[in-house]
Amino acid sequence: MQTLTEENYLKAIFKLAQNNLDKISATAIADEMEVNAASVIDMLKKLKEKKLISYDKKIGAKLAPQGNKLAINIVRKHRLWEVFLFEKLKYTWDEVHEMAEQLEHIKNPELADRLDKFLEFPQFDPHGDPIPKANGNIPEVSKILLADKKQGDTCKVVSVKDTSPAFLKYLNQLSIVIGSKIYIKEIISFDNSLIILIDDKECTVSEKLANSIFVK
Amino acid sequence: MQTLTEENYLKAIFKLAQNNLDKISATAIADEMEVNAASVIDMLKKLKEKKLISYDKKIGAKLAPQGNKLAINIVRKHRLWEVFLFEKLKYTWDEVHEMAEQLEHIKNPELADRLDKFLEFPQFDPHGDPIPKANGNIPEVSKILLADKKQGDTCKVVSVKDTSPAFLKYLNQLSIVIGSKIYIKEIISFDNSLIILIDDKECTVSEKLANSIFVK
DNA sequence: ATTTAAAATTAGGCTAGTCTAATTTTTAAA
DNA sequence: TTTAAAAATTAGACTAGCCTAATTTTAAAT
Ligand SMILES: [Mn+2]
Ligand SMILES: [Mn+2]
Ligand SMILES: [Mn+2]
Ligand SMILES: [Mn+2]
Repeated sequence: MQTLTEENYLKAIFKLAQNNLDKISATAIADEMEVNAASVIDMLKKLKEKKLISYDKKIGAKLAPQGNKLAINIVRKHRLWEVFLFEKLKYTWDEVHEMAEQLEHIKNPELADRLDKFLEFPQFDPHGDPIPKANGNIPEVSKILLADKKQGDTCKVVSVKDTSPAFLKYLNQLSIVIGSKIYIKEIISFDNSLIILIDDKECTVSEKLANSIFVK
Repeated sequence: MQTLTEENYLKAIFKLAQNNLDKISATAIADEMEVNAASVIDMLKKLKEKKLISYDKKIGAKLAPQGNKLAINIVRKHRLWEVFLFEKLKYTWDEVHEMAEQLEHIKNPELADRLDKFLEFPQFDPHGDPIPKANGNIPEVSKILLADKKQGDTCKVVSVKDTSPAFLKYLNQLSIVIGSKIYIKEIISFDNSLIILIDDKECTVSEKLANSIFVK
């Protein structure tokens, strides 16, 4: 049985692994989890001891099969709970992440599957992230950023890269939601800000914002 | 903000207070929480420091207004989550308590009210315990035990005193559920065991069982 | 090949919550 | 009232996770 903290480390390593970096270093984990690198080293030893990861300073941290399975289940629960909070309890997409951070640690072997069934097997969470299947498969999703698109392109918002309330509330303000149609009217070469039409309503957004939205 | 552990102590004190004992001693709390009395003394100091309780060895522990409010909210969340698990996720009544022990600590100011609304304002949890209202009021329920009834009496199961899986599974086996009609055919004077009709089906149960079921 | 910077690691210390093993009160019984 | 049991408390120690402040190792840049 893992502690809540161990689960959070596994999840962080899993998340970093998605970015296909050449290695997952202790400092990268420290940065992701907002803890000190010394704390990370301690925990990496512990997780290695439990055979949930491998770790070597040259190679970095890697999830072992058991650790990977655990991490995927945590992500699955996190995203299912987010759907629950959003769909059933009517929280907004900027409110659900914080609670899901707590709910993902609720222990019960059947919980994920029961929630999944109750929610009628949702494919994506409120931020557009794919929900791992019971067998561990994770549907592929677009990794194209709005910032990768060119002037004149039209695309559709599929997910957000950042789930901070500050960012999501700004998107609310701009009426950008999952599924919004975006037409790129102009890219300002000075600072790469974009003049776009969001479902036909014009507005200007920064390059930073365009780097935080995935589209297809 | 309280830690999960502090919340569990407040809840234990709240629970003991329901039994109208003359005082809530450190040992009673230790017994309820299955920890050592030395640990309890440490925590009582801390909770007193935070003005959540009063404590004096002669008078015992008492919830201060703020501590009482917190305790009721935890109980409210516990019971609402039990309803959710039972009604929506189709867990059995012997499975819900353990998960609710975890879920009751999920932090969000609106959570209890949103769950309450989603569940359509249930009055009782799957064990027949009353769910505190948003304002803190707790509906009164029968405190009459099956063991208090006499030969020839007919009554109805309103709640169970014990939520251990072992007990609840035994009740499943006997087909005793909340609402079951029980007729007391005979009380054996030798050991106070009871021959009863449960919704017209005859069986024999121990005094211990009769002391664990509330009826009206 | 040096020098410098970043990353990894170790050492030591802190808090929360737990324990065991005394010790001191308090209460109850003889 | 003396004695014995129960309850309360203190002292000291342990673990998990975290930190800061070195120190060591590795990688990069001159
Ligand atoms: Mn999230
Ligand atoms: Mn999400
Ligand atoms: Mn319960
Ligand atoms: Mn209950």
